[in-house]
Amino acid sequence: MGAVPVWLRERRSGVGRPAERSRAEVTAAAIALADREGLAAVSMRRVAAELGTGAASLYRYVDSRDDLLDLMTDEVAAAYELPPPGPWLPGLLEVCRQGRELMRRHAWLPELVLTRSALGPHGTDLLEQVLEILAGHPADVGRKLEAFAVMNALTAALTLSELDVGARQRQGAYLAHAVAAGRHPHLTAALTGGSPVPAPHFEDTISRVLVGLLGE
Amino acid sequence: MGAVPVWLRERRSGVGRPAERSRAEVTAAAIALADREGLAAVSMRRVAAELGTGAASLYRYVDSRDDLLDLMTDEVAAAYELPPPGPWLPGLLEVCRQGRELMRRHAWLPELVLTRSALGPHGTDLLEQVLEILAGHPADVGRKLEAFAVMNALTAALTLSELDVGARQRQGAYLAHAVAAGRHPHLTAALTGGSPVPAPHFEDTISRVLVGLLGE
DNA sequence: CTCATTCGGGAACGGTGTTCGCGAACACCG
DNA sequence: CGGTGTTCGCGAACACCGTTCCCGAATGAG
Repeated sequence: MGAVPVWLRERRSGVGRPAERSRAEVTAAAIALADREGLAAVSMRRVAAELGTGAASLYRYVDSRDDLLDLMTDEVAAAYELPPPGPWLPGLLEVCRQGRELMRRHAWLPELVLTRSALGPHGTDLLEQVLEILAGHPADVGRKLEAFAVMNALTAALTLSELDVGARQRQGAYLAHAVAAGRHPHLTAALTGGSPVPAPHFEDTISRVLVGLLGE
Repeated sequence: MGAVPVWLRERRSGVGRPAERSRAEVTAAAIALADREGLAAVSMRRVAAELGTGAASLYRYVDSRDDLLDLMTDEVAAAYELPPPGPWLPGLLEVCRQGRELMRRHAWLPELVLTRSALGPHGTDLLEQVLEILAGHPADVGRKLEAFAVMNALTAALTLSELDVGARQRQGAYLAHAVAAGRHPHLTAALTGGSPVPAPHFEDTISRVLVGLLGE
């Protein structure tokens, strides 16, 4: 054990006292809690309380908190409704659009996707679909797998900065200070040039990146 | 306060007992500790012990642990040695190449860059340089700023997965299982097709993404 | 009914970030 | 020199945290 992911350490069954809950129930409770109060609130004690049980009991279903986080991520990935076959670019864009939607619905997701890229059953299904969308594409396997990774990471990173208004405010505060200090001419020109900075749209950005990666 | 970043909450001075340490010293101790034992080891108590002092003392230099993490990130960004003026693509590639090198030297950096994108003085200098490199480029300001964000996020994400061998192993273990189960034809074809999957190189990937984003 | 086996979970261990408050150390002022 | 205002250092405490131990309870099999 150690190099073996959560999903392979399934519950054996048969003899003994039957469990009162399931891994899915624990995962759902954790997701509900994270949706309501953020990732930081997902502690073993809080999740257990959500289920009306004790913290130690959770370790019957999960080896560690990190395992639970992986389960949460993969569980959400079950909600992808994959697009019908068609040209690859619109197909991948739709996947990204849905990913962004999932992350907006679960504001804790981007952080998990970025810091622990764990492929569970649903994540694997998604990868399979992406490979199917790219089936006719001439790029080699390595590049396709990389496109998948870049898609996910970029969607998460862009959605995260989109959601984290606190960070944007602090950033703005410091940039304003830097401009006022006067030692950053290009930055000053960029930030004071006429209208408020036009923000590129998510789909446009992802689209350009994908085209750059996989060709027209 | 709250929307005001660490760097603007500078130490006022003059009267009173002089401080025995400096913010820079605290930051350096935290970086040394993180380099040696990882980000998880950077607790207020451990950093304080590194300096031979008590945990509570650190709060004279920093408002919270998160502030300290931001200081660490920005401090490392001081090490960029910016390329001489020239065509924009090689210039940006050099910036990314150096970013990757910094992240390999400080394995805790990618996580911080991905989850808390805080621009401090050195990060702002870097942004200024990137804007200078792009000074002659016809793209509008929004797209240039976005290119900066994408560059950073992608460099961090790629370097992180490069460094995190544990995750790659677990991933491999589960993918092997999925292939064995037989319900993922494209995935199976991709993973069993001839030689080991050819991994695209970092600079090539970043280059394609930048060209997609900013044009040839 | 016995028994191996599993589950539930209170209690405890060794951590964590942060706050409180007090004594000490200094710069300035009279 | 003696206050005095102000800051610094930091032990102690608070409210948590993840995880492990261990024992009693529950169960299905024989």
